Amino acid sequence: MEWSIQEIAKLAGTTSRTLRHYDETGLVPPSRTGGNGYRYYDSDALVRLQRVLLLRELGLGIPVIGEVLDGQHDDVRALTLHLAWLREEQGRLDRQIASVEGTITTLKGGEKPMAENMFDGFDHTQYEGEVVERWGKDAYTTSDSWWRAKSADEKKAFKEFGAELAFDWLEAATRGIDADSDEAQALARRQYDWLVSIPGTPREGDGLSKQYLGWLGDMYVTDPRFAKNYGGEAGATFVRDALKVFADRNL
Amino acid sequence: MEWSIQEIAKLAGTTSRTLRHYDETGLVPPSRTGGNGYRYYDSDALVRLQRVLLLRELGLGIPVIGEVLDGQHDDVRALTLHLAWLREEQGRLDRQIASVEGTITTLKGGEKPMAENMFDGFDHTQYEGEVVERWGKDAYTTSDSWWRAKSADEKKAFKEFGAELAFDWLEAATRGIDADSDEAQALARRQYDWLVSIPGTPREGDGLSKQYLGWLGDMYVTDPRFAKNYGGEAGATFVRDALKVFADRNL
DNA sequence: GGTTGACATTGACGCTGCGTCAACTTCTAA
DNA sequence: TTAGAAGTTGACGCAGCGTCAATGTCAACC
Repeated sequence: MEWSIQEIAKLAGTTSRTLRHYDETGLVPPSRTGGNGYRYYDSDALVRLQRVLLLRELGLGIPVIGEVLDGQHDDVRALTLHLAWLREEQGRLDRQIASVEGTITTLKGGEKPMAENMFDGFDHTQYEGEVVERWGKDAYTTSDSWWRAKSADEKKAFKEFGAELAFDWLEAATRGIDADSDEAQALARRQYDWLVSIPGTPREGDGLSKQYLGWLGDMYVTDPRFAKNYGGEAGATFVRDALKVFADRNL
Repeated sequence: MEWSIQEIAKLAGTTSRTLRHYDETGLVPPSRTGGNGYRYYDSDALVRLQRVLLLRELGLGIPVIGEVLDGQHDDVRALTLHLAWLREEQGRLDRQIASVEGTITTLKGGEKPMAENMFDGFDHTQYEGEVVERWGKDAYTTSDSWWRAKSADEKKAFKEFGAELAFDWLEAATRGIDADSDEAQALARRQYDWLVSIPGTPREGDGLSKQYLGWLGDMYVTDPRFAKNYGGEAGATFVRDALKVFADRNL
């Protein structure tokens, strides 16, 4: 018994296009090809096709299926590996769902325009939790209301300032200069002044809290959301080190 | 302030390729293009880019992000819609994981070669649960051992017979003939004889159980794993109806 | 035998979101 | 000024098919 491509597609519950794809990739070649180029399949091909479709429903990729069917890989092992990958995906999805839910409630709660990233640890929609927990509710609400009172132009200017600073950090980091060099320390001072200009940042005596500066530097490195603004972990480490030297010398 | 494509990519924690992609799609065009074709971005573009990246991390697609940023769609609504889609994906993943786990334990448990689909409700790895629950453990074990005792050639022949039968059902269904026509009834008889030839199928008097035949027909329609072997729900319905007429007339 | 129209089959292009890469510029140090 | 490093560009690739224009096949009709 032999079937045309349509017929076997219906028998197996798939489409002729899929069959042609499986032929192109060599996964399920037709048992015979007519003189006109038409593909014909026998029952062996049908059995193979059905095994392929079953594995596909489980989510395995085509190359893996090919190796399993040709006996190059143990099926249980392939499925176990695949299961691990599925679990990772599940975790990713769970985290993503949580993020989306959090963003939605944040957007609904305040009238804040979305995602006001300030290039720093003061993004109010993103870092509220950490700031409140470590430095008290005042630290958050003070800088939050200060930020909200700004006009659009002022916000933009502030952001631009932050961006330029971040850019200079990046540029300095890629040149590989030392954290205690004059240049790095000049950058640290700019960063310090910038932070001081923000109401709500924890103080100590006449300046910023030394502890706060250290904590912030650590956050830059450990939290990817910060780190990416300073060129990833490498760049962020440079910033943290420079800030630490600055704090030791000046605070 | 103005940055090159590399610089803004690092500032935002992404790659220059992504930037060019966002330019092509119109999502984040550069603020200026040099005479040499180089792209340059200002702080407005940077802000826009960061909003895009934030939404991308939440999993939204590029077209949707574009509509949200241009104010054509409410952001909360877009996120809520996206959340629904994420939950669907989550469900899909959960089911897939369960399937893979089930398949693994089945494969580990018995020495059965994987996925011996018989084109019918007797696939031992797939339908054991339903058969045992409805028709008792004997029905399953009897046909299971009968099947296992077969040689590879015999199995193949049996499968081929089933495939031909399924094919003829399909072909008859697409022609739109009646379930009580002679032709359909001839097919029903072939199906009946085929089922009778399998030990373990529930009996009643000198033939197959009428109830069993009805149950099987219903399964063909309601269970997608069966239905797809008979051309989806439409084809399976035809088979079920023909079997029902056959049962009424002959059992 | 030739023609028409319905239905099949084929390969090519499209899609998502970029990674990778050959070819070409620009910038820097000597 | 020139060699070399670093940056930039558009083109191709990828996973797994859906969709589609062009062509092929086949039964029916003239």
